[in-house]
Amino acid sequence: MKDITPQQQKVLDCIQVYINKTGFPPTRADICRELGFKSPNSAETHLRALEKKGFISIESGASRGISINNPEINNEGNEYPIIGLVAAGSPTLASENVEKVLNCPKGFFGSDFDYFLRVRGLSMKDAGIMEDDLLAVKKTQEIKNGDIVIARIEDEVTVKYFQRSAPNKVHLKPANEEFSDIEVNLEETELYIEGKSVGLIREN
Amino acid sequence: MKDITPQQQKVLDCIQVYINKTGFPPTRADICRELGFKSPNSAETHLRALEKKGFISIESGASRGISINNPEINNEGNEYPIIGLVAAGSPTLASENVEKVLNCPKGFFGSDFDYFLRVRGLSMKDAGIMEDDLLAVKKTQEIKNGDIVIARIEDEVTVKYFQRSAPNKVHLKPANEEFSDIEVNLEETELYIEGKSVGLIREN
DNA sequence: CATTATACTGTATAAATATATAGTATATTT
DNA sequence: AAATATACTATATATTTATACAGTATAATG
Repeated sequence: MKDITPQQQKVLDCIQVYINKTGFPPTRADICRELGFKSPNSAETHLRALEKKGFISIESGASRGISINNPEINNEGNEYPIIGLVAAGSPTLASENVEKVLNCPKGFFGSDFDYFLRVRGLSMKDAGIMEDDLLAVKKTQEIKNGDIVIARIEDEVTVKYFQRSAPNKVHLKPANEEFSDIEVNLEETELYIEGKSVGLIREN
Repeated sequence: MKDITPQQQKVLDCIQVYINKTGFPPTRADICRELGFKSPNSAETHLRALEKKGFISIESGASRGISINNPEINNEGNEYPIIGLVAAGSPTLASENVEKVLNCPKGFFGSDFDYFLRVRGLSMKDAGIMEDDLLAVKKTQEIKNGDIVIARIEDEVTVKYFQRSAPNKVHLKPANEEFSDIEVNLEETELYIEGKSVGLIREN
């Protein structure tokens, strides 16, 4: 799939929005109306460019014969479990911990992820993470300083900013003045990183 | 929704299959070809019957202007536009404002919604709404005190808590000490509520 | 028994639509 | 310097398409 230009992206979005709104694709004239073009050929040439680059298919001769080529039609495997953040113990995927499952498109947060974690407490309030929010958690050990991690110290699970201050020292920083830093000396205390946050969902 | 006849069901199925296959609805002639009719009017009368019974909608004058009315079964993804919060002017769905579109299951936030709004500024920081977050916005005028609304005062659009303090007085409250309340006297100033927030997505 | 809904064929046509052709202009690549 | 891609306007037209009108026939409804 070749590069799309900003203008072609606009046309592609316009088609998607039109289909979303009406249930059927737009005509050349419809696209002109939406985007302010004055000639149907403006739409036509953009459509031909989008077709050439593989973003859409055009059925020749048919009216409104535009279809968007969705490469990730893979609708399978996008049920993700919601896991309650239990103060003690690892947030395992064992079914007793699964609140419910949520349907979510793959790559919704740019990155892959493994489960949703239901947030308890306000220790990450200033990072915009509130009680009952759902954190999209990716199980990984690739952690950079500043990442929001799901960390387990012995049997306690928390969500915090990750900061490695020395080879054997890690700071787990809350985003709330009322909570204090946790300083972990890796030689004394066992720290396990369950994963990191790659996104957030809040249901009002 | 009235009863559907077997023949009308066949036509309805044919439309759905055609859309699944091609990405756009069939013409009368297409339906005739699929079902072996010899006159376009055969399709036409079935379509009119299906429309009358509420199974489909037909956009008059438009080619292929058929859309199927079954929002419930659709647990597949839907495309929602992401609209940039422009300081001035209404956040319209006009395509020039559409940043991109996001696939999101219907009823993802419990409630229906119409578009995503890209948040600018930190005026709702203490409500956990941060810069660049996506607010799921439902276009509605049914607002309760305490709702997070997308409000337009003359030409300025903001996200705030809504509080009606008197029949003609509305307070728009930020969730950040550094910002101050906006008091709107409805007799003097025009206040338009674009909608309310029903959910939030953050992409890290 | 008249009326209405269903289920078709067959023909005609105005309007909708895709699409070609002829231009203009700018930026990028070869 | 020439070729190519992008990004448009403007006009024309053959084809596609919705849709009306004229029939035929059967079953259900009141």
